[in-house]
Amino acid sequence: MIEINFAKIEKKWQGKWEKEKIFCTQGVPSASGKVNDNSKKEKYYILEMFPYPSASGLHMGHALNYSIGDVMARFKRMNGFEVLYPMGFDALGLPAENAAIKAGEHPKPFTEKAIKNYIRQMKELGLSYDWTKTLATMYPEYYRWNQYFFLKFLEAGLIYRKKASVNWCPSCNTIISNEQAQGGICERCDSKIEIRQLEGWYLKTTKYADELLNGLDKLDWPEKIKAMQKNWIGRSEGTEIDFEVNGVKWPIFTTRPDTIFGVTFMVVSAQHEKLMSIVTDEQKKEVEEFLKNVGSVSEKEMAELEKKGVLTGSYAINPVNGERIPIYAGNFVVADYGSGMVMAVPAHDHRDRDFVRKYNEIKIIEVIKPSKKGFNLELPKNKSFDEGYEEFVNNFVNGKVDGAYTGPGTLINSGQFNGLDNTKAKEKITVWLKKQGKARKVVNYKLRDWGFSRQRYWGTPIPIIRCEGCGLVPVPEKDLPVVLPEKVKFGKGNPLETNEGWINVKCPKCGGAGKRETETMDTFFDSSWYFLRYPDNKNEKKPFDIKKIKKWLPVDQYIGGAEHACMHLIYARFFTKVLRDLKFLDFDEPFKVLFNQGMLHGSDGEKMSKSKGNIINPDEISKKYGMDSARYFLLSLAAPDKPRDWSDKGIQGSLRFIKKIFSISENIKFGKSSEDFISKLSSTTRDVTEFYGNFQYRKATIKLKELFDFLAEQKEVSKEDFGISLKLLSPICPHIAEELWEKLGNNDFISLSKWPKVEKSEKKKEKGVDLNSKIIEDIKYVLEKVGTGKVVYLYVMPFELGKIDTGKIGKAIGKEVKVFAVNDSKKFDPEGKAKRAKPGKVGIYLG
RNA sequence: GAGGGAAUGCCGGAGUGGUCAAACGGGCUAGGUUUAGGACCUAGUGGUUUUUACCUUCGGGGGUUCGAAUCCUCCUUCCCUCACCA
Repeated sequence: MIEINFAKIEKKWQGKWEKEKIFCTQGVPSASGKVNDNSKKEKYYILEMFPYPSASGLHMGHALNYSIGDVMARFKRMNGFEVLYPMGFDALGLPAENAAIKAGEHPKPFTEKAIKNYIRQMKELGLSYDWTKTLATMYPEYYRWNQYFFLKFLEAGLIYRKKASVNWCPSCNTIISNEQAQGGICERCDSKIEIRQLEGWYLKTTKYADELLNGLDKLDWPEKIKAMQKNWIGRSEGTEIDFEVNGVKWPIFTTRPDTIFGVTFMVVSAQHEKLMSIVTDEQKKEVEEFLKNVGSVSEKEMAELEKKGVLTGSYAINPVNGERIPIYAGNFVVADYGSGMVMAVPAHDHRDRDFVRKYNEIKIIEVIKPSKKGFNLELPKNKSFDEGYEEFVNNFVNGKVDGAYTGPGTLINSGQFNGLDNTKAKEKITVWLKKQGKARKVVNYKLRDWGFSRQRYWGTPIPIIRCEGCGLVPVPEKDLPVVLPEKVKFGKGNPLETNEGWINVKCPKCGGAGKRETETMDTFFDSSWYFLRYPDNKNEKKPFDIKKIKKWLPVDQYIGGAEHACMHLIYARFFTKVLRDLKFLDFDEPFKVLFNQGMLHGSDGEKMSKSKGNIINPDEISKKYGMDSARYFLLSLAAPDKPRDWSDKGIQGSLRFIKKIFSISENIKFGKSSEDFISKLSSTTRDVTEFYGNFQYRKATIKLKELFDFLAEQKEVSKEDFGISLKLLSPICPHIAEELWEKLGNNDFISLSKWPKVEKSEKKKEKGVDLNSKIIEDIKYVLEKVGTGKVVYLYVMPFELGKIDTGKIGKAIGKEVKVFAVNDSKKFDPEGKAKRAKPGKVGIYLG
């Protein structure tokens, strides 16, 4: 049995690739002085979402992700494209800061070590990145442009400050993320979280909500991701109705203006900034007590909470009938959606009804009589629909049903609108109120403005100086970058506040004493434009040169996980649109095509994670089986967009396959290929080319397997054809393909060789000739069994109709022959013999 | 609650109107080879059997069609994402 020294082969080729700079775009000289001439090629920009460099290094899941992109990059390169395939690191961020502190190190060297390790591992995976184009967000050379864009956005009025609710830990004296504040308890010190209103920096993402939504239609993205973004942006059309609260107008957003006569109470969000202003003195104590127990600001937490509320003591006036409606403060209303207060209709909304069950002093008014059509509740099973329906409606309008009806119906108890269909009533009531100036049609979005400031150290400093006289003063462009100071103390609060020397600066406006903003940017700011930086990653004058952007952008193929559907992918689209409006770019969508890879699970079928101990380390796998076996195995497991389980046994099969290829190359006689092999090779080339092109790698591995199995049976094969077979294999198994390519006597790189030509369809040999003689045989058989008839009726597949030669058949059997297509409605077929017909076999009736 | 996806042998999964169900891999069984193990090679792996054949089967029910794993419809189960957005 062959023993292959994978480590040696892999090292050899990885070294050669790097030395000769063969994966670099135009203009990068290699060790031997050669420069790739790509000047006449079409560009192809392929990109994987850049990783956050974790100290534990890459695991097999990363290997899968990057192999998916690498295969495409290699395939495109061989197909004559100038490929830009870069890799960088999302180096800043909370996880790195926390991990470093835990390890007792400063985040900078800590992250640098991790990056170094990532790069080593990526090279060992055989990934064909252009390392001359790399970047890491932790260096001022990169993040100064975050600051630059911040200033530009600020100038354009897209950045502002506002107060928002945050989780505050009184003992740690800092803001806590939702993840760390589960159950309203601080993860670090177990003290109770308070909700505080704090000011922060916001980007007006909502300004682009409509465009972000509409732009989705143009994108070649998985439908799933588009749907997720659509939900996230969450456009909903409704009516804004003014209720009077303490003599002040308070607009309320609703999608159900048709139920306005059924409003029996209002609920204002417990997190609403104006809440205390409407709380009466008698209720103050109770509300304060209530607020203490609301828990965290996490919406997930909110969703799990029991609906609770407390009276504020204030009343709202219903504009349609002047009724006084009590206002509650509730834990289930979202503060920054609509106006933070909702009108509650317990008869026709589940949430409102749930609330009422606990506070039974609230009355319920039914204002919609359910209609039969579209009735959306379950009726008793032992009754007919009509009976059950009658009974339900009777009970419902009389207030005897404990539940909300949310389906369609006609209005009752609604003044002059009684008897109207409720969908029509929405419009009519809105118009009626609009005439009185009390309502208007509005569009609301779930998408919020993006709060991007963090009270953390390991991020881009926000370039602002606070001056007592001048207020918030932007750092002038010429003073950028504001470099993150290295000397800080980690522990309580924001580390940046511990470096006095850094904080105290002169105000750029008045020259007086100023202090630096100590908040840093969310790392999603970094990742919102990094794809624009790769093509011009060393530019010290500008974030990027427009000529290079014009050549390379937008990204032709973006690859990454579905977990980024709502955050990163929306922010990146938002940035692109803003930069377009600020005349930095002339396109408005960054990623034309998006591919979501599936997740790699451990052999236990669970998500790979340290705590489960099911992480597969590529270093070990490479040692045992060779990187190419691993790549082949990962890609052969399932379609790339489906999840798959790692299996130690499974990879053995791939190793066997690789060994087989080696043994073929050693044992086969080079000479002339057989006809069969030439035909097999050409059909494989056709299929594999198609499969690589649309990410159906799994199918490509199957075809390759068939090809080499077939090759193993051949007595001899031409060197050229063996070379072609290797080319087809090379995107998945680049190292061994290079090795065997060289053994074949080539002295160039298979990675840069031309992709084999696809022969146009050599369809299977025509069967038409055989069909007629087969029919004759069948007819003779039937004649013998059944007896005689004057006319022979044949029923054939529609697509075979043209192949039937009635003259020839008639002559052979000496009878009249009539042919019908099996789907011919006018055919003569008294015994249903058409059913007997199959492709290649006719139905026969003797009449 | 909303949206998306899925259900095929022992397992992972091909097949998305006919000529073709179960490719390809794993596992298992038998045989060969081997000092042994591993590796490798061959055959088998829904049922019947007269084995170049016939039947059964693609989560369940109904439908469209000459013909359905494939299209439509209802149901069941599972996975993912978002989730009290008024």
